[in-house]
Amino acid sequence: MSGPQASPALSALVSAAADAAATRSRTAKIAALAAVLAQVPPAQAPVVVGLLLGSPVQGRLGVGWRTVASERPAPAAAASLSVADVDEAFTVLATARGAGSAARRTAALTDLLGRATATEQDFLVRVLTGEMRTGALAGVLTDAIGQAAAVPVAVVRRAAMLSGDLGATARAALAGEDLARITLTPGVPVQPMLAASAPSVEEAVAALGPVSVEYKLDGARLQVHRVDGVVRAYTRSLAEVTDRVPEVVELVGGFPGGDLVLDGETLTLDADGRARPFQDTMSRFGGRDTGDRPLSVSFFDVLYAQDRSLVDAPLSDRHELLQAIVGPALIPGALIPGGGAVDGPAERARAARDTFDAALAAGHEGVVVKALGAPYAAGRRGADWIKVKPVYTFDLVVLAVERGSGRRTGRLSNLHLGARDPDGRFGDAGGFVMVGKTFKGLTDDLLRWQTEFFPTIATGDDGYVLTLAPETVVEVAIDGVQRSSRYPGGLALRFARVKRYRTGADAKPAAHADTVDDLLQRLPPQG
DNA sequence: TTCCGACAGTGGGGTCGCAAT
DNA sequence: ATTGCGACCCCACTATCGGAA
Repeated sequence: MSGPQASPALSALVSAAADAAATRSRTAKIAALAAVLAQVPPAQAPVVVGLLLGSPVQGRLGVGWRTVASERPAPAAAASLSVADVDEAFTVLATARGAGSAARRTAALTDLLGRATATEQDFLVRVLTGEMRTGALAGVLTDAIGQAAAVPVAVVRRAAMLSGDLGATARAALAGEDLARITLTPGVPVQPMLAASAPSVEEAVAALGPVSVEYKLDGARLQVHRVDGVVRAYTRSLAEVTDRVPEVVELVGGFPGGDLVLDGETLTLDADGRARPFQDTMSRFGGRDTGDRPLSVSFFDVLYAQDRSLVDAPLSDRHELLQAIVGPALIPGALIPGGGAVDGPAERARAARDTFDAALAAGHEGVVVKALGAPYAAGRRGADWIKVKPVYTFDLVVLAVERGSGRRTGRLSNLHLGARDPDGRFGDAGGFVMVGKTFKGLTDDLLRWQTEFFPTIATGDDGYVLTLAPETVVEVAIDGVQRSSRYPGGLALRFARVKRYRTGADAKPAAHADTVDDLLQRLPPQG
């Protein structure tokens, strides 16, 4: 029978995932996944974890929703696939390159799915599209790994965050290695610490005591490692982007001291030092061409220096060290003490507000307020860092609504939003121009209401989208407006979410909705 | 008993590279 | 040269579970 080195049957994984999906109880999900993980040979753990997370170890496979929708052969009658079989097929997908690669990928995919049973096909399609819908991703799986290996979950979590790799952590745990010995290591990217959010700097400051208030730059997160003088850079999701940021490599290469791990943000600036729109940063950062348009970088944290990990040191200590290392590349901000007689709540709030105003005046997104006593909580969105950004609201008209998917199946979900175009400058669309969509901010009550109401004012239905008489006004919050080639007005909403419907006591007629010009005032200077 | 931290899910905007057309 | 797909940068918000208070 199957020895310890044999590859687990795919069907065992599929049925564990089905068990996890079938219950809402997290402890039951954990138990279901732990049971199957306990049977996995340690060497296969990264592959298994990759499958359960819907992010295979091979990385980008070049197969997405569209491809799997068109390539579904008849399922096999009986289960025969092992985890290793799937892993091999995924490697073929991942390594197909050049002319004819699409055909070779299609062939490999068809072959794999043809050897899978119907339930295995469903599982593999979810893996390939990254939509597991088991209610058990990294958080729950971390608990399951701890349970399967009889290791405290806190130890597993810390190892996973500091190694940036849950699969490797699972392998080590199942192999009986001492996870407590895993520490932050220069050259090994670590899960970045994230920030919660608050509506105002006053609230953020009140929640934290002594704080650092730092500019929030509208660029891409960058984690930079220097090992024996060699510099590498990683994104927030830990993808390596060293070759895209030569200016950062050069800058960090010149910093004093030995091995380093720094946390910061990169973006493009105007000639006069003003922040460029995020789209411009991505145009440079997202591609291979590093020609003109230099990237600027600012650092706000140091996780390793002077031959030791600093993740457990308070932010105040890390700041002191950071300042000495990066000098002018330090992110702008202010330190605001707390607790003393001379720095009452009103003074502290005013100082924080000043920094917030200065950040906006310089074209930045807002601020991040950070507790000075807090350690670097890798991979956590804790309460020790709180971001504050301005929010703008507009009254827009619902032009159409899409049918929802997943847990929103059977509900009308995603709204098409229009701004008023009284002069018909942007085409003849009944006096309104579509400027974006949103599905956010909708409670179950609101989803139920709009599912009942919108069909009563529908003017068309293509099976997916109901077009509506433009008469329902909804108050939408956004972070800003960006230029768009998709929408006829040349602008699109950024991070739109519903605040409330302007119906009933709040009623507002569509004729009084906000206009394209109202939105255009929020479009940043394009330079 | 109530509260709240952490998680998963549901999708939004744009950008690029790449292969096919 | 253009188009469509996939990957990935930014992201908000609600519902839910289960441990903390």
